[in-house]
Amino acid sequence: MAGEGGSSVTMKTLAERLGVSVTTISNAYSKPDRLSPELREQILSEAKLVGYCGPNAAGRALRSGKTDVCGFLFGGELAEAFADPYTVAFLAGLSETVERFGASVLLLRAPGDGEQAEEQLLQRAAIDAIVTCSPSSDHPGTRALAARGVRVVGAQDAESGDWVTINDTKAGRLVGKHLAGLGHRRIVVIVPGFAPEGEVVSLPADGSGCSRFAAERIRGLREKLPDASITVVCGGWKPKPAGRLAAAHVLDVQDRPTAIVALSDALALGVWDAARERGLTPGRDLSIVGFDDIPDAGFIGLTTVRQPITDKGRLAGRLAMDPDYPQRQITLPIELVVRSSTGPAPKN
Amino acid sequence: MAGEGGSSVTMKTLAERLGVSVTTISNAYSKPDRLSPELREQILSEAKLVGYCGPNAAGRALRSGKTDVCGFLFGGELAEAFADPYTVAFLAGLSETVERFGASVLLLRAPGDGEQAEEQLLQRAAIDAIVTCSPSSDHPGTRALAARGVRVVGAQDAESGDWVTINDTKAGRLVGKHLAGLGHRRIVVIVPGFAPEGEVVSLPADGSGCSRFAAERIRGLREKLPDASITVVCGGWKPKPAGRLAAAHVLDVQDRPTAIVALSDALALGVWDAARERGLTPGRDLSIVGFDDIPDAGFIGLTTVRQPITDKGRLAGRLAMDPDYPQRQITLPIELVVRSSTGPAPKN
DNA sequence: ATCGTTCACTTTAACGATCAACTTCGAGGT
DNA sequence: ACCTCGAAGTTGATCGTTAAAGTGAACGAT
Repeated sequence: MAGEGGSSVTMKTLAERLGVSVTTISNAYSKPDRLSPELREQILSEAKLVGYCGPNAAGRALRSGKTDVCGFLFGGELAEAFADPYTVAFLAGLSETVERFGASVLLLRAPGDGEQAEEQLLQRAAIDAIVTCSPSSDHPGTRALAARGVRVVGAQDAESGDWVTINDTKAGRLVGKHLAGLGHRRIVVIVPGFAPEGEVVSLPADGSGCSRFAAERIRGLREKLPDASITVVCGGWKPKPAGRLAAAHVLDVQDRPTAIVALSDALALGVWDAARERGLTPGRDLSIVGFDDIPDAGFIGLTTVRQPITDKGRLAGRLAMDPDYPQRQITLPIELVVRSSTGPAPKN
Repeated sequence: MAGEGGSSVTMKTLAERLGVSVTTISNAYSKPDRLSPELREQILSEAKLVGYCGPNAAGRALRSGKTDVCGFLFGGELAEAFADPYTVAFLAGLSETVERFGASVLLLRAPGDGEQAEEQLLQRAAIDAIVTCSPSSDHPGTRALAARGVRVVGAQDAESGDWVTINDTKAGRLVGKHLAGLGHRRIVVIVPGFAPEGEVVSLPADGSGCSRFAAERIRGLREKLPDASITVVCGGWKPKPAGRLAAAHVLDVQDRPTAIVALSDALALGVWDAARERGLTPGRDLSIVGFDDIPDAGFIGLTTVRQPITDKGRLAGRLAMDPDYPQRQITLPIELVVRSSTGPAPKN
């Protein structure tokens, strides 16, 4: 009937058929109280008849500057985002709120250095606001967005602007205190980050060279473990393999650590595998601690620092969609959940 | 420096500052070979200087009709999509491919009957293509999109157009044959679908009243179990609770079934819980079968019909982004994975 | 009778970019 | 000297919508 490929029924079509102005058609959709109910009804039924399905998004966005889309920025391939339970839980909360505000979520990838194509994709995104999940909200691409008038909400590592985070130093302290109490003195911290494929990189133990949140957790940890030997290593971005690789690297030496602190549960899962592969029982031969408290953590008995992940997503969505929400910088509560993966340091 | 809230540096700004035409600026971004490299360099550096960050998405989309966005349509609240491992795995594949085509994924919710607001959101979405995950691609909203020129790819229950699916009848047969061989004759099928909150609905055993894919699986099942008593029930959309509720309903009667077939692993997980709550050991006292083979299925030992979920997402993305891909209707291979959740029917 | 208002629309002018069709200029072939 | 051709730009129209300002009629208040 109507169109075949790309039908071009526009407001103009309707306006001509009904003998009214285009603005009136527009109002029928966007400002129903500006025209008589009868006319509006007539317009809507004519629309159905000719197969007009509402204002064109591009035209609307161009003129009004609103897109009803909230971006979600992830610092890696999107496929990885879905492989990470933390991110999935966050997205659940985010999309719930965004949906409630009558908007949709656009998944975007943060461009790495020199990734032209990705950079363009991010800059060209038609969005009203963006929530940055793993990369810092001080990322250069993000700055450009902010300059363009896009509201930016950081959900990790934000230094300025709007954010929803946890107190990472405190999180580190919780773990430090717990491990100190169990007598651990040889500790390895595994952080997410860049490492050449298949290699493990050692980093300064003061947390420099790590992302901000990592540095703060390490700081908190060291505060409560002043006389412990703490090493920081990194096995890459992809959490589970990175955790496994890094753990393998530090477990296959003479003075192996008595505890491994992985900066996310997803990393810790990889550590877990590495431990089991070596016949080490978590909690007895090797203590393992994670962060986040993803569902699997409870399942396998991983000691971790819980944060309300889905709530974080919900709040981030709120800040993104509602410019009038009063509290623009939110710190969420955290809590140490002790399970079977930690125990007294084995004597050697 | 440049703008404060919504800076308005456009191509025109650049054109005037450099004394060239707007089209040339446009070409510098979209068609680099249409101008001299030197001029292009000059334009890009001036852009950086004044804080111009690439063509505005809305303007571009309006004029060219391209958005570089692929929609993902889910038939329920998006938060639920993230709670369902099947959907998450599918999204991982989808976004991987879409990303490779230089586009992004927009998460959309399929409007239910009479959901005005949602309907508008879907119709107004600025997308080039859309992949329909749980709702049928014959959904009314989807038809409207197709009329607008949006490429539609069905990833379940598609009857026409482009799709990527499995052979659901065959899937049903695989399960039917397996259960027949184990001597099961009293079987309950749990389907996803609408049920009043907290209630369990009985449906015709021929699969009518179910979604298409469910009807076909039931058909295949019955084919291999001609003399069995098969009952079909539904406990709602939210998989795990629905499975638990429906299973509870059919397990608390005198002649309880010896096998429960849940049409997704997520549903089966709920059945599992219901069984354990009643002291029934899956595989001994009650056989449980799922579909999909999500990661947790392997973990707990659920017998299921495996389908390559992530590949399905990848292919759906391919069809959505590449109109020239020759094969437009793809049936993926499936395979019965027998684990410990099924066993011989207990004699009674 | 006059004024101010409200109602229900219309008119005009963008929003930012891209496309199709031209121009200009110099190089190369015959 | 004449014609063709490609490279490198330009011009003008247009995509579909909405904001802002304007029109004319009806109505109540003064």
